[in-house]
Amino acid sequence: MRLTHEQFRELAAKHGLAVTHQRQVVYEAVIASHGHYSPEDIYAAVRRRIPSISLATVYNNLRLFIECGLLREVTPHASTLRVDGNLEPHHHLVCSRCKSVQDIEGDFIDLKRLSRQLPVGFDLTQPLIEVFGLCRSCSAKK
Amino acid sequence: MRLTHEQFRELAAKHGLAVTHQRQVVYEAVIASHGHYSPEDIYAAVRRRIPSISLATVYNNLRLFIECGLLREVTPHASTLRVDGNLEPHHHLVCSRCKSVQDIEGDFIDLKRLSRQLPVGFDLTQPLIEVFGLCRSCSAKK
DNA sequence: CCATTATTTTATACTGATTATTATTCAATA
DNA sequence: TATTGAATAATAATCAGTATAAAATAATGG
Repeated sequence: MRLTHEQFRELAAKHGLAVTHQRQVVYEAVIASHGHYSPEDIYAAVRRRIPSISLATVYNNLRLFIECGLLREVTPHASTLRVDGNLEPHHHLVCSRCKSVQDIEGDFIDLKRLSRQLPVGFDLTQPLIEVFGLCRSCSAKK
Repeated sequence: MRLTHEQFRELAAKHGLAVTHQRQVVYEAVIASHGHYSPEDIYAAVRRRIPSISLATVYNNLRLFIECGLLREVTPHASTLRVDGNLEPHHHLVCSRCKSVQDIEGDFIDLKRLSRQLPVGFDLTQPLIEVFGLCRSCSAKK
């Protein structure tokens, strides 16, 4: 999937972003990668079309795209290790803004339906779930 | 909550770990922190009881505890940024071992129950869910 | 309880991911 | 087309985490 210059121009305008060649190519590389690749991977892909591009530009634009909601982050936790000593079954509420984690109880997963959707071989020993959103103080600020 | 030496000795024996003072104090610091603190935070807490402890020891023991299942990791993604250009509503299956992410469709969340459990002020604009387990190839290896 | 062996700890160097800085280039707008 | 503010490139700096090797400590068998 390759966007025309016009299509990307519209997309950028909608989100208040300047249209640059680098920006378009980075965005297209993410879309073409079909999700879940690292900035280094995307950098490598983009360099095939813009050999002079800088890794920092890739990072800058990925951050920007995430902030405007053009992309969604798949690694939405704090950037450092966190551990939990509570081994009782429970789930987590994670704030997409401040990365705070709180526990949530309750039986809101339909395990039967979930199992039906699981790909073959996926081992769901203990269905640990994380739900993302905005915590109280972050949604107040917004 | 402070474990007696005896209690910790049992816990360690059960998981095949040698009993050291450092190990006990690190574990207790995690439990006392009631989850969700960073290794640096835990290091700071432990230093109040063992000023000579090394940060590497904290990391070593946290990793070890996670591996034996004494603690659970709350940041279970790849250590680098991942983004997703698919903005359609969908959820993720994450492999706790290799950190791979795959999409999963389906309506397996009981939103009514979930909302009932949400703390006041938590903004669940788009209920994005991640389900953790072992992917096919990792569960085969095990 | 003592000696031996395996594991753990410490100190420090190192790697890899990401961000900051700054000079230069480019896009938007009049 | 000229101006101005934003974006890019190059590179240095930072930060989290890991590797290494020597010293200390725990487990084990007598």
